[in-house]
Amino acid sequence: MTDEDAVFSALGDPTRRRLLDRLSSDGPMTATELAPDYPMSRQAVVKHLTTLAGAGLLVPERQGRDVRYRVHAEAMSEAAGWMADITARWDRRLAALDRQVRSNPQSRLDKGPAAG
Amino acid sequence: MTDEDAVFSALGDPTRRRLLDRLSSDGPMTATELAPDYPMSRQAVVKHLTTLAGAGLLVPERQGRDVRYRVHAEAMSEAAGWMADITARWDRRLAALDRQVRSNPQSRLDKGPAAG
DNA sequence: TGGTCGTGCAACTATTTAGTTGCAGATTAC
DNA sequence: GTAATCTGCAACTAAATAGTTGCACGACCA
Repeated sequence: MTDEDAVFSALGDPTRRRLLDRLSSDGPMTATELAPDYPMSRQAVVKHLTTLAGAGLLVPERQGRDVRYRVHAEAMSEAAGWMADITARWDRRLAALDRQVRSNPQSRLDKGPAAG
Repeated sequence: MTDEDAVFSALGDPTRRRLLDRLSSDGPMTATELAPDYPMSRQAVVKHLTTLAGAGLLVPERQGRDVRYRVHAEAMSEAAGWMADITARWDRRLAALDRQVRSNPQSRLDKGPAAG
């Protein structure tokens, strides 16, 4: 399923965006491996990874006593789809707005229903 | 300039995404006009609008005693650009990951440096 | 079997954030 | 001029979040 709110909220934190970037470029890693590169404890990193996993963006994979977090391709694609969608919607609306302003430059300065 | 952190953080809140959607579809509005449609006070809405404006996504425009918040096309395009960028990056990495997994299906289950 | 290492749980603190209310000051309308 | 209406500031509360530490349990290795 992957819930839009959870995804955008997860993406709202800069540390989590960095983590996601890292894992999508370097492949699956454990919290213990990641932690030294961040100015926080392993547990703090674990919490961020758990949040990302909760949003469906990562999948924890157990290997013996280790747990590697892997980017979840499907969820990432879905999230990317939302972003593209939102972007397109903005573009359309902005284009419409632009046309509107060009064709009637005064309209935005109107103060009332043309009281004449 | 418009700072990426501020934008993603602003987008992290569902109320703010709704506000942005609304303003980009219905055009500029005041906090007082918007507030009745949200389960919160005018002041709470003002705070959200201020946050969005702080991220550069909205521009407040004074008209007499009213202040209408207008979607800031340029900043929105820039943000859309980031999103498209991130999306593309994910896509590339995910594609690479996919290729890797297909060409060497065992690799992710390997537990050591290929002792065999 | 005992030592080492990694994960996971829990309790706790501090900061940020979402929300509230009350009120002052400016502007418009009558 | 006065009343109504809107913004903007400030103080405050409550809840969520980012971070910490300590410890127990399970897995690996010698």
